[in-house]
Formats: sequence, structure tokens, C-alpha cells
Amino acid sequence: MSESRLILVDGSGYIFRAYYALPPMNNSKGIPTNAVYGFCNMMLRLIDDHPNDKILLILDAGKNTFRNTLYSEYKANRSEAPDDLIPQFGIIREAIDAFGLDVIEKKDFEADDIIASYVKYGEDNKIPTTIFSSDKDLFQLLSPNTRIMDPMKNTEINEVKVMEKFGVGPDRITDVQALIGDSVDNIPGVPGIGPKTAAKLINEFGTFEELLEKKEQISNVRIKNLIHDHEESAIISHKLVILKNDLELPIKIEKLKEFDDSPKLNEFFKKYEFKSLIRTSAHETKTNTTKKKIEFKSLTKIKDVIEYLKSLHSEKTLAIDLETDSLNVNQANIIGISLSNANQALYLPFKSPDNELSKTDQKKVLNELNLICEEPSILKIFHNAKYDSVILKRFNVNTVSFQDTLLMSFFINNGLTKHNLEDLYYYYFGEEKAKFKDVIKNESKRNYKDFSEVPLKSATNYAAHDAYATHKLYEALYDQILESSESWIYYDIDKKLSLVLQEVERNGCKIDLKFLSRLEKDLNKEIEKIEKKIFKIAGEEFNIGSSKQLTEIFKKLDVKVTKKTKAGDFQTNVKVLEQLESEGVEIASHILQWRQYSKLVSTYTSSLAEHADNNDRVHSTFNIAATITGRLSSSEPNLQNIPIRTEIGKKIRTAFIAEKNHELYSFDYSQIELRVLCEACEDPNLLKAFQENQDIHQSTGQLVFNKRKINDNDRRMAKIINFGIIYGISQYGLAKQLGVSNAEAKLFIDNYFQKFPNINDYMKTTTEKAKKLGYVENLLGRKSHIKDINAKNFMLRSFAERQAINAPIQGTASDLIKIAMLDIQKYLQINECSSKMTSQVHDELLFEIHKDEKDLIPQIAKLMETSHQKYKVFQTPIKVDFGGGLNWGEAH
DNA sequence: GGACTCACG
DNA sequence: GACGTACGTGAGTCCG
Repeated sequence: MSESRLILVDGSGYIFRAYYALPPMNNSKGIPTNAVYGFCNMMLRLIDDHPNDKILLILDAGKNTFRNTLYSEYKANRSEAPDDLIPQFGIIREAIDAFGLDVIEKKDFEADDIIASYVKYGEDNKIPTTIFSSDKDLFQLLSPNTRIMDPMKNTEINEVKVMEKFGVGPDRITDVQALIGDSVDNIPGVPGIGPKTAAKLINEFGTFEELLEKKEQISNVRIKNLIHDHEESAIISHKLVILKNDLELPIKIEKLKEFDDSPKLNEFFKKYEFKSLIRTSAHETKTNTTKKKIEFKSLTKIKDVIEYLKSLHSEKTLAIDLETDSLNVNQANIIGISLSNANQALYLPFKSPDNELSKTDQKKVLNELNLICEEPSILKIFHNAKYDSVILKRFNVNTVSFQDTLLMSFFINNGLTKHNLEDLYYYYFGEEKAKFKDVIKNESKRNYKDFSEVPLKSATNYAAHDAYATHKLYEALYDQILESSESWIYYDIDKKLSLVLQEVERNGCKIDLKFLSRLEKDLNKEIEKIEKKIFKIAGEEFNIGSSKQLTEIFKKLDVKVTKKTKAGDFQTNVKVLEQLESEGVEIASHILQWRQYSKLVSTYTSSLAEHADNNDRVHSTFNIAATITGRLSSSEPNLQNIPIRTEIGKKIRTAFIAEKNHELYSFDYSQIELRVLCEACEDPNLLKAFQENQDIHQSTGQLVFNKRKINDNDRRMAKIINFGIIYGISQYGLAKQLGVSNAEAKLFIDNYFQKFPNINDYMKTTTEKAKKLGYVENLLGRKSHIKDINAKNFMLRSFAERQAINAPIQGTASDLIKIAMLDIQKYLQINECSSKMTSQVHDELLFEIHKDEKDLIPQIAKLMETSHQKYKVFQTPIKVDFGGGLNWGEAH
């Protein structure tokens, strides 16, 4: 090893990163411990990696520092530490003591200032130093003597990375920061100057001071004025970002304690129940064995590949991950295959800069892989089987017996994390994994054409790591699924639904391309006409799509708008423009129309055509693990937001047509969410209305307004209130929606709850349960974790409360349609129908029904109304309406 | 990449 | 006592 270094650890940074990286953990006494555990884990790794170095921990001492005297707003928008982190700070101090390490915190100064002072001492006395932190404010300390390591990524921050990030070297970072400012720390900087401009200025003028001196020479007038106007603010910002490096060192470096692996540490681990951290002998930890650096290998010779694949037949579980050249499953070519069992992950490249398998050899590999995939005793693990296994199927590799970590996580962690491989891996193991978009970049930051151009070494490290991560995640998730009594939701709903959606996506929807292009032409003509009118009123040409430029035009025309956006521009959304329209502002109505037409063209007519395949069909992706309520989402193209509310928009729907000899049929649940709410709270009034098949908004109106005969306006109000109830009503929200005063809205709500007392109870018990458990469950047992439900911040908490009320309702409705889809697809398959399921829009299913299979129609409706009963018997009747025609517009 | 706007249930 | 939003999505555009 090289000479001994001084290691400065940004302790507060470690603590926060540990806290956010790990799921909540409590010991048997109910004390939260996730941050402590993560912190200890990171410290153990640091100690084992640096046996000959001196380690010093530095913590922040408190919120207020000398910088607040300079600028009272400094870090003023920082929120308090989360409730379950606060008690962990004390335990972490206890941990540091058990580690036998020194720790420094100094009142009035930030940890960064103390670190800077030690760095200075190291520079002056030629003591090589390494900082462990990912805080960019420390990058200014980088020098030949002082290295910086990012502890999570385990990568070094070097000059190149600093140049990339700031556009200047380490010694000029504070100069650009003074101009850019920092919204997180509330450092003002110069508004209007971003990283690019700041770096350009500093590179041109040399330093911050010189820039201010020679500010008259700035060529760009806008920027010159900005600097003029905000010089004070820039100077203060400059002072705020420069770290103080002349503090007296509380502990002399020679006197720093050294880690000695005392029994005290194991006692601490026992006390807080970190069994896995207990050290059996010096410099050896259990975590080290699981976190050992894995070297990923690739096999490029066909003989080796086949031999390896043959060796896998005794495996119980095998993670499989494909590298391809497209996200589109119907077009993607395989570029390589990664496989991982519990111990080893390998990448088998079909094509890389170093090798290419012939078509015959590729076929041999796929044949061999098929033997594994068809073997029921080997459980195949995919992260999103709907992608990999569908592509494999195109290459005659058929999968029997599989698990899907994407869907497992969606079941276990819904609301706690995103479920993509990178985020999930970080969530479970606290380690970052390279992202595809980074690997696909070459040195000059250009993208490679596709993954086959990525150098084999980095391709292997990325690809094999994916399979490895998938297997590791499977091990962790499987244990969690085993413990759950509701795991059928994963096995019997989402996992099976992924197979149904494979078919739905493959079917796709037929599009009338000629009709669309005609519509687009007409719309573009209209847009041009409207543009002329707008420019005439404005007296100049401008970009109508820019709300910023529109604000300027409004100012020029003296159009008054009170509502402002965060950025300080006028709000120009539909509501505002409609208000202006009603006040007789002519330009407002033209802009509304322009927006509507442009939206139709850009989002619908042209985009749909671009997504169509050779048979004029669009194949959307239906994402299962996308929403916290359990609903599906649809993307590329999104088929769940095709216009219907306006006449012109509706025309888009007529472009969705049926294949020859078929008709398009739409089936939709009637008032599904209110029916679910009725079932959830067993409200007698609501139940009666549904059992008698009444118009639900009308009967609500009768009860709430206490009249036997209600008019259209009463019904409209009742409908709005009903929706409000589902969304977790508040008097403020309802008042805004109805256009009445808060007091009136409150009266409506009080009256509503008086007439439907069970609904009120439901809301109370649901939010209470959410506060206690951190999650809510829908009627079938699917969980949605609600973050912020116990937040101190009123706004965050209220938002979470509304989520808690809405999620079980929306989520139950979503599970009903999912269950129906499973049964319907099964029915279509068993009866070898040529009719096809083609889309789902939350409470609506679309089918292309063959003219000889019309008897399917009542059957589909019946399955939608009743399939859920095998899991949960509903008192509330579920009703489905349907209709058909030559296109989606007619079907509705 | 975030802010804004707007399409749907 | 004020705070200031209806719930859930995806996509296009502008702009720094």
C-alpha cells in the first residue's frame, strides 16, 4: 500500500444518504434504525478498505452558522430532518464511540468548514488527504494533495468531473457558484445566470473579482444588466460558498484515535440488533462477503457459451436479462444475454466491438437457452418479463415458470420507491448501478449507435450486473413475498396480467392513417389562420407556444392577469384564458383555440401515425408497475388519454377502427368508483340508490339538497360533490370547483356527511390507519404506501391524506378490471376466438369483435360485472355499459 | 431536466 | 391563525 492518508468523512452526508437509501427499519423496541444500520455498514466498509489510514468524522453541529449572520435566508428553506431520523442521530454518536473513532462538530460552523481547515493543514504539512463526501460544495478543495471520493458510487471526483459539472477547475468553483446560486441552500446568486453562462463569464474574465471590476466589458447586454442589478447578491453568494479554512483544529492529526476492532463495537451491534454486522474476527465482516467486489465475465467463443449453458441445468433459479437495440419488443434485436445465479453473473454478447456470433451460432445459443427456459424446474427471473420474455419468444425461446422482480417490487414496495432496476437496487443495497443512458455514451459524450458498440468490458460490467442485480433482488423480494398473506395479488393478478397484456400489446389498435393525415392537414390550415389573427392583435409575431412570450404580449396589450406562475410569469392556462375570454379579451379565445388545435396535431394526429406499424396498428405499452393506486398506465403511445371531451377532439377517436369483418366494441364500468366507495363503507343510502339502479348524481342531489325534485344545476353540483368525495374532499377544493364560498362548500360537505354518515367514518378510519401503518389497503388487500402521511408540513400532510382516501377506491376499481381482463382473455383463448382485446382505459375495455362472434358481447359484460366475486363478494351491484361500431367514436 | 400546459379516467 | 389543493397518469413544448 502507499503512504498513510488522512481520511475526512462528511458524517452528516453519510447519515442522510444511509437514511434515504434504506427502507424503514425498527428494532424490537420500536426504535427506528435504518440510518444507523446504513451508517455502520458504510463505516465498516471504509475501515476495511483503509486499514493504514487515519479516519476523522465530521458532523454538522446545528442549523445556524456564521453564514446566517451574513445572509439570514441561508438554507432557510431546508426542511426539518424526518421524524424517524431525529432519534437516530444520538444512536449514531453512540456508534462512533463504539467504533473508537474521533468525531468533530463545531458550533457556528458547518462540517464543510472544519473539513476545509483540516485540508488546509494537510496541504501546508504535506499530509495526503482524502475527503469522503458527495457534497459538491466540497469540490473546491480538490487538489493534487487532496482527493475526493464519492462514498456511494465508490468513484473518485477528479478534475475532469469538476470541469464537466462546473465548466471550470476546482479553484474557480466558488466563482461560478456565486453567479449561479443554489436553490437548495437558498443562495441567491444572479437570477437569470445559469451554469453555462457563469462558466463562460469566469473563463473569459479569469476570476469573480475581475469580472465585477470589468463588468462594463460584458458584451451581452442582458447579462451585463443582470450583473449590475444583482451585484450585491452575487458578492454575498460568493462569501457564502467559500469555505472557511482557518479554524483552529480541535484535534491534532497525530493524536487521532485509530480503529481497533474492540468488543465494544460488537456489543453495540448486539444492542441494536444488527446481527449481520457482528464481526467474527478483525477485518472480516459478513457484509463484506455479500458486498465483495464481483468481477463480471463475458464469454465470446461459441464453444464456451454452449458449455456454460449446458452447465446451468442443475440451477434452481436463474436471472435472465437481454441487451437489445430497441425498447419496442416487436422490433428489438438481441445484442447480448446476461445470466446470473446466486453466485455468478455472465454476459454472452451476440455482438460487440470485439466479437460477433454468426447467425447460426446465435441460433445454437438460443436453442440451448430454450432448453433452460422450457425447463419447469429452473425458475427464470426477469425484471419485467413482459419485455424480455416476449422478445425471447420472437426468437423461439419459450419461457415456462418465471418470476418478475418488477411486479414483486410493485406488490411489496408500492409507494416506497420506483421499481426500475437501478432505483430498486439502490433502495435495497445502497449501491448505485450504472444506467443504460450512461453506458451508451462514449468518451466524447456522444451516444453509441446501439449497445453492440459499447466496448466489451463496460458492456459486460453493465449487462451482467443487471442480471446479477435481478437475482439479488429476487432473493430479497421472495422472502418478503413469503411473509405476506396477500401474495396472491402478485401471483394471481399482476403476474398473470402481464401475460394478458403481452397479448393486448401485440394485438395493438388499428388506425385509419388516411383519415388522420386529412384531419392533420385541416387542423394545420386552421392553426395558420388563427396565428394570423393573433399576430394582428399582438402587433408582432411571437412564439404562441411560449407562455413567457405570451406574458410579454399580455403586458404590452395591457391585459391584466393576477395569477402568476412560480417563475413570475402570468398563468395562461385554460381557466385563466377562459376568464379573459368572458371579459371580452379577444386574443384569449384565439389562443385557446390555437392551443387546442396544436395539441391535437402534436400529441395525437402526427404521433399516432408515427407509432403505427406496417399493418396500420399501434402497439402501446401498458405499464403495470407505474401507479401507486394499482392502475395501469399506457405509453408510447398513450392510449389512455385520447380526446373525447370536445367535438373536434372526438374526431381523433374515429381514427381508431376495426379490422375487416370486425367491429370495435367498448365496455365501460358505470360509476365504478362510487360503487366501490359504497362497498367500502356499506352506506345504506348509497347502496339503496345503486340497488334500485337510480341516477346516482340525481339521488345524491335529492338527499343533499333535501328536495324531491332537483334541477339540472343541482344535479351538476351533486356530481361535482360526488367526485370531490372520491378525491378526498376539502372545503377549499370543493369551493374552487363549484365556484362558491368556502363557507358554502363546508355546508354542502357537512350536509353530505350527515346524509351519508358511513362515508365520513370511512374517511376517518382510512386516514387514521394510514397514519398508524404508513400505508392503506384496497378492498382486495393491495397496499399503497403513503409517504408524508405524518408530515409536519400542513400541505404535504393534507395531500397525503387525500391520497390515502382516494387510493383504496381507485385501486379497487383498478383491480376489478384487471381480474375481469384475466377471465376474458382466458375465455377468448379457450374458445379460440378471433376477436381481440385491444386496449384498457381504467374503467373501459376495448375489443375488436369478429362479426361471427357477437355472442361474446354479453359474455364480456357479464365477466366484467362478476369476475371479482370469486375473490370478494360485493353487495353493491357492478354495472357495465357497452356499445359498438366501425370506430371508437361510434362505439362510445 | 424542470416548469408549464393539457389530454384522459 | 395562516398555510393553499381536488385523485391518478403521459406527452409535447419551451427554455436555460
